Formats: sequence, structure tokens, C-alpha cells
Amino acid sequence: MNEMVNAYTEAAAVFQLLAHPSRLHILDELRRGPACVCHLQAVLERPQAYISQQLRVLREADVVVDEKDGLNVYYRIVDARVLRLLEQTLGPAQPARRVAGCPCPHCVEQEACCS
Amino acid sequence: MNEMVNAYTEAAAVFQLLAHPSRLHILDELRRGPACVCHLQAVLERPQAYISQQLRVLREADVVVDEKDGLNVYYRIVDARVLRLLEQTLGPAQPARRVAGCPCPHCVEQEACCS
DNA sequence: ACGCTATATGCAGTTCACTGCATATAGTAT
DNA sequence: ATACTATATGCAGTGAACTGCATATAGCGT
Repeated sequence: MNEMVNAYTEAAAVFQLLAHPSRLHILDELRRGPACVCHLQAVLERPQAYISQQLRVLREADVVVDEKDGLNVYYRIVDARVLRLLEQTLGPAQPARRVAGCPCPHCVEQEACCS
Repeated sequence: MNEMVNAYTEAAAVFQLLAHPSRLHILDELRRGPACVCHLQAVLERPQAYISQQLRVLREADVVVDEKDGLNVYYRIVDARVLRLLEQTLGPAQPARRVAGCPCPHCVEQEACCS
């Protein structure tokens, strides 16, 4: 029976991660594809430190992983269980998108250089 | 965009309800079928007041409803979304069962009256 | 009416997560 | 080396959730 209690505790820990609007928003954005901190910062309209804090929570729970690319750090979801829960709750993932306020290479349009 | 933020807040509230081992245990037991407070009390091995507290949280969130039958109050899950999340996380519901320490009519075996 | 059982509610102490702010690290460019 | 950008970390204040305990309600049997 004790192993069952632990099962509930474990499951509760996963739900705890999702029980937060900002983290949910971050994860929903990451469902679209890997994104850097500045991207999430622009989408959530929250201070950078705040985003990093929530990302740390998700990272330490092995829900997301980070991948450095020069100055930028790209995060992506690696927990299939979380992905299923997100789909169940928020519906199918939306397509990736560029974000206005984000200066990362993925978001800055390749503009004509000599206009 | 504000309605999206609210969507995250709403979803987070649901996850918050599930982000607790005792509530998860209670809901997993209720998946087997309606159960009275004394039943849950026996299963969780927690004081009655504690069980009622958690049930109140679930009731006020419209996840469960109560139905009085004499002295006993039977609870059951009415939120399909929560049922799906439980199945996703804990697997399929187990069959109903009688519980030793529970004095309610559903659990007390109909013993031979004159033995 | 009285007592007994099943359940609900109120309240207080404690813990813990959330949030903001200041600062540290690390990579890049000049 | 210096300056700048992107991100991470540390710390403290606040508030909310968890928990336990005492008590209230409500139905049943005598």
C-alpha cells in the first residue's frame, strides 16, 4: 500500500508543476517547438528572471531540457506524459510563431540587408 | 490574449485540485464508484475531519457531488475532464471494493443473522 | 427528549510556493 | 580586456495551502 501512496505523491508532483498559469503558458508555448528565454519573456510579458525561475522548476523536474546555442538557451519539452496532459487540457498544440519583441535568431525576420 | 491567460488560469486551477496526494487518493477511490466519508476515512487512514476538508475542496470546485442517504453521505465524481486526467495518470479505474474498517451499509457484509 | 453516529465547519499554527529585486555567470563582439 | 547581451541564481517578503484540533450539525434509534 505504501507504494500506492507514493504513486499518488508522484502523480501529485506532476500536477503541481502544471498547477500554475505561467508554467502552463510556458509549456503551451514550448509545445509549438523549442524556444529561447527571450521568446518566452516576450510572450508572457514577464521579467526575464521570472521566466528563468519557472524554467528552473520545470528543468529540475525533468519536464524540459535546455540546449545552449551561443548566447541563447533553447528549451524544449521532453516529458511525454506532460505533453499528453497538455493536449488533454488545452487541446492540440498550435503551430510555431515568431514573436515581435524577441531578438533571438528564430524570431528576427531575415530582412533585406540593403534596403 | 486575456481570454487565453484565463484559460491557463482555469486549467491551472484544475491541476491544483489534483496536485495533492490525499485528494488524488480520494478521487482514485471514488472512480471505483460512489463512496461515503467513512469509507474514504478507512482507506486513507486519516481523521474524518481531514477527509471532509478535502471533500469540501473538491465539492466547491464541482468535481464531486454529495448525496445523502440516512446518516451517510455518498460522494461521486461528476467532472469528466478530471476522470480523463485520472485515467491518463493513474491508469484505468479499479473495481469497487468493500473496506474492513468502514461501517457503512455498502461495506458491511450481510452476515448470517442467527449464527 | 436523549444519546449515538456520521459528517461538516471554524480556527490557528506552520510550511511552502510565488514573486520581485539584486546580482552573478557566461558567451559574443570590438 | 572591456563592454554588452542573454540567462541564471540568491534572497527575502508575502500569501496561500496544508494540517490538526475543537466544535457544530444532522439523522437515527431508544
